Amino acid sequence: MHRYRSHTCGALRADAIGTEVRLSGWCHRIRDHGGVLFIDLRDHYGITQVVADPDSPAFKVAETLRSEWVVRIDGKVRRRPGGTENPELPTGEVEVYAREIEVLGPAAELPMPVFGEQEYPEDIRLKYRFLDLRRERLHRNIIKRGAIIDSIRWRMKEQGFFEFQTPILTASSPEGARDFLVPSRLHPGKFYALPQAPQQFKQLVMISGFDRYFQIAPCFRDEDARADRSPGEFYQLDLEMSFVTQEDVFAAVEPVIRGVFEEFAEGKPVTAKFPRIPYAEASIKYGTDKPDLRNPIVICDVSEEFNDPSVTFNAFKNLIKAGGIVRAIPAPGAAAQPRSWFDRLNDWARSDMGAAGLGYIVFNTIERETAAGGANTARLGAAGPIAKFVPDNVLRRMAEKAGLNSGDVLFFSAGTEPAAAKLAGAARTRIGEELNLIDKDRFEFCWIVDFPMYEWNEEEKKIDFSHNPFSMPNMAPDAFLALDPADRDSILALRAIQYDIVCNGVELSSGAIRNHRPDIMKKAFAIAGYDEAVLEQKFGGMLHALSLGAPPHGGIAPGIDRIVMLLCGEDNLREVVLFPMNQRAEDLMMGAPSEATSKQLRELHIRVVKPEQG
RNA sequence: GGGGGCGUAGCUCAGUUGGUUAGAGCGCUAGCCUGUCACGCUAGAGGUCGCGGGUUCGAGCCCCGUCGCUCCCGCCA
Repeated sequence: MHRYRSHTCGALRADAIGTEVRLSGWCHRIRDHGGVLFIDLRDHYGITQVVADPDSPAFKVAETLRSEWVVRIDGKVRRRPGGTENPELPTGEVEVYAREIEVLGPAAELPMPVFGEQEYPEDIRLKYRFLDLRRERLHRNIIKRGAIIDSIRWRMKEQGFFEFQTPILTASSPEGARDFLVPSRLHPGKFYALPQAPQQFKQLVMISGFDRYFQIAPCFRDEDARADRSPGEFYQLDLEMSFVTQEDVFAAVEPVIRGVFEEFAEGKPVTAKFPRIPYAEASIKYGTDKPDLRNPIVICDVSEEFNDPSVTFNAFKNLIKAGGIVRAIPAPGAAAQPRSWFDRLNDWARSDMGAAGLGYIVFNTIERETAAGGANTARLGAAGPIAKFVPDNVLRRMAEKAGLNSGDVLFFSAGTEPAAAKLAGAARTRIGEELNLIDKDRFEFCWIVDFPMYEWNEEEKKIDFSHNPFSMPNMAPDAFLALDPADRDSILALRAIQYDIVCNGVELSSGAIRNHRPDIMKKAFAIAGYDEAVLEQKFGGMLHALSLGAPPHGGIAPGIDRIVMLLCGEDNLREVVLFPMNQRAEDLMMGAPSEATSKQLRELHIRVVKPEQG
């Protein structure tokens, strides 16, 4: 018999009754009835009930066992007595009557029990991650993560992609985030950077003629964490294709993503064909470039309506005169909400969003009647602090624009375009949640397309790249090369061939058709105010490669951790990462980061200068 | 860098208007219990109320500061 086990703790069924078996695992739960003692023995595969009574030679040892001790148990499989079967367990028909117990690894008192569904503070969970990982939910998430990555791999390979491994120790890349630096021993004063993404490498793979690249790629960024943004490191499904248009990338990626989601969504519906929403449209309708399409609320612009001469609401009129806008957020059925609900939303807008407020009009009745002549008339009953400043005909226009029904409420977000859109987007999310309009049990995807190539940096009064500087501008090359850098309007109106995949309000990935022409690249950087020397110094190698026969190419890089997070139904990446860091980018279990020894620092030619206290 | 929330037993939490000796459940220790599967029953141990200062006759509770965790903004595909 094997030293540790003949079966796993999830293996035994009725057909094993009568056989001698050997199991090893953790004492999940022990129930001592004095005369008879039950041990739920747990391993990766499941739980099997072990029984010992005073007739068993193992009884004495069994009485000393405690939670989470690791033991080996020899015994005979027997059918549980009638009426004591446990239908909750796959092994619930049988039990093992213990003949011999060997303690393989005793456990001290646990800082955090493994058994049960109790929640624990993050720092304790992270410090004792190995205990947390024994628990069912995290254990299942990590296994699911592996299965998802397997599925992604075969789906990619099936589409003719090859997996490559790119360097971890490399040079700084142009993603725009802060780099993690690694000091060089051989080159005093010089540093490697960990890749923020294998962006340049995958483009070089295309220039090398490999045609279809992918990698489950570790990426490193020294930026502050969020619930959906791991500190330090994360994984991307990084992919790149040669001789492709945006359509080709969509056609390659969408089936992989949809397929993976359908495979692991446990029956929840997945968008059949991802709709494409231009960036500008998403900004108006959803107030964000990562809309949650499970939320049925659609924002509309009502600047024109509020600017109507018959409207006397000057707070908005003045804003519009100063170049601002007004967005309307419909809240279906919200007329039934108490006054305090509206006040709370208004308080939220003021305190959390730093807005002047969230005005609203309650549309109590909107009755459309077809008059004898065939013309539509409608009776309106509107209420709320703003209603009296807006005449009926304008109210009617707003109601129609926003698609309102009787009993709906229209909230208003006013201000500069970005601020008003952002508040409207946040209000849309909040109202959708409060009114319970969001069906959590589905995966709603979309592509966001037509991102602006540049944006105006108000602080520095200059034009910046708005996203990835390596994207191809969506303009005929000759026209682009002829652009006047001073023609700010044309430049800010320019789109890049760049796209995002969004699912349930989570940005899953972003990609682009790359700029593979050095002349266009130089022009693109010149528009953003980089002279050729800077470009040459920072991306000289890349430029050179592009000048020696580069195929048109493009790709995308969906975030693995976020995909797994969505499919596990979690709202924090830590629940799907094996050994995550805390929000301050510390590994509480391993004690990272830690100080280096003076010998290490000497070898690296590094002197540490700590920030002054206070 | 900024804002919000939280911090009381190993863990999850309660703690009234500032008032005697700070409680419960789980866990732990001991005892009892022969069919449980969140077993049950009895008893016990376990506390610098995050830390420091202040107000007060008296502070877990009020004030100031500080530290830690977390969520968000900034930042970041």
